[in-house]
Amino acid sequence: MLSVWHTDSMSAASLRARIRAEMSDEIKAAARKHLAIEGANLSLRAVARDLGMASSALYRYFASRDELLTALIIDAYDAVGAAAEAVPVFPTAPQRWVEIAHAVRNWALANPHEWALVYGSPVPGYQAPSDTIGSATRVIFAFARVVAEAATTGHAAAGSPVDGQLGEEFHALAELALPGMAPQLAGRAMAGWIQVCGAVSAELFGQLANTIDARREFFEFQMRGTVDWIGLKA
Amino acid sequence: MLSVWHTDSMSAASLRARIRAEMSDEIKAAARKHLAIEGANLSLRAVARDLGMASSALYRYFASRDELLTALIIDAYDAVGAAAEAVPVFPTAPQRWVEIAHAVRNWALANPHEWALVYGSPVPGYQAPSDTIGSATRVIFAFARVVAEAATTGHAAAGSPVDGQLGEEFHALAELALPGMAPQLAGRAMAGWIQVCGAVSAELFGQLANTIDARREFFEFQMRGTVDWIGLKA
DNA sequence: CTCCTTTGTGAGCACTGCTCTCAGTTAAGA
DNA sequence: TCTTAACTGAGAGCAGTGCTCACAAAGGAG
Repeated sequence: MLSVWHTDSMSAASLRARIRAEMSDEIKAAARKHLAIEGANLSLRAVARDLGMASSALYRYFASRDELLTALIIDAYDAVGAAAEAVPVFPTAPQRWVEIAHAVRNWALANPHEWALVYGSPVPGYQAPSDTIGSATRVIFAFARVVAEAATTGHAAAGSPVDGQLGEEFHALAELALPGMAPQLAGRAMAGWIQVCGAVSAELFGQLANTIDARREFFEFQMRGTVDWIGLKA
Repeated sequence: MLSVWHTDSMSAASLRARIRAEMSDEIKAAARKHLAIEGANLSLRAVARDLGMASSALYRYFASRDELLTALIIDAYDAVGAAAEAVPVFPTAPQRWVEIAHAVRNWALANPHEWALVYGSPVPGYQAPSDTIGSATRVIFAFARVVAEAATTGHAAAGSPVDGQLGEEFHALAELALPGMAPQLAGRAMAGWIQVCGAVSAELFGQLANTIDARREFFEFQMRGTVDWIGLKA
């Protein structure tokens, strides 16, 4: 739906297309800058002003403000995924989980508004186009890989099985991560990821104000609890 | 700062003041209705139109849009706190925690935009006035009471102590909940509350889309994990 | 070279939060 | 009781927003 210009039957990256892509990136960069300053209520006109162009020209690249935000969301998903993947492989599974979690938190602290865009409350009347879910899974897989490898090397507790529809959904998750993996372990991993997500959001969205100041230590405390509950062993 | 009309040295609830309070409530009710329909970007003019009054008249009651939102936030905190307090006392500590968590989740599912207002990403350039933190603690105390009582009746595991600044902050938390309570238990309770918060937000903000459909069962699964990790025993 | 798609412009529409001045009304003080 | 001051509402207006539309350059495709 977005492919106004089609690249088939012409040079794979025509000059026009490349310039267009660069312009797109410039717009996104400017938008990101504005996002970092004033928060989620991003002004297209301000972005256009920053780039020295008429606001209407911006609509040649993004059909609407929501579409620009969606592009930023996808980029943010990719960025946090990349941050998680860039973590070196630590010797034990619990360490790996905790270090990846720290990487995610560090990225969020460095890019709070982008984190809010992605994991905060949906901005307008909630859209979440399906384009995003591809990039969204990247960071989850970074965690899933840790648990899957721990499962194969016997460093993950099995835990009691889960039946019913939830059990089946856990099974489907397990098959995605590692065929033959215990479904309940996949379920605990998913819940663990949500704990990561929740801990970071709680800190960023002000839930710890006037309560916890030792933020990094508290996050570490929480993540240690998460790996314990998931059943990762050294 | 908000007390334009002072109630001292006159009848405690003068007619003017009461009418003003009623009008305030009407505005908030209309705003809540609009919030439920179109989400966080609440339009003062639309609210005023709904009430059949000029938009400028609304500023006699709330100095700005942010102040109206703050009032809604406080009400929402109170509402979720009330929902948590209304839960009947179940026989065991784990049950109590899980049932209160379900009450919180049910309230959030019934009032998703208000939940987003309170526990989602801060709307504008982040304000969070100190008026809110009083109401914010209400729901937390509902959970804290469960853990505190379990601690006194020997239904909560002690766990290994935490030192450093975080240990001191846990100690301060413990003193608030129950003087003499083990600091690390208070810390785990706080982390547990954040897990409740994170689980509800993850469901509401679309993190489970295309992954988990058995939402209630998954939430129960998560909460069972939370009480296990906190160390609550039947 | 001639088309024709693409890119950018500026005016304009409907909307927003907010301020200001200008009535009315109501409550308090002499 | 009358007067005065505080309160409440209305409307115009300002600066800003997202978005649309006709129009003008400009570049590649044939």
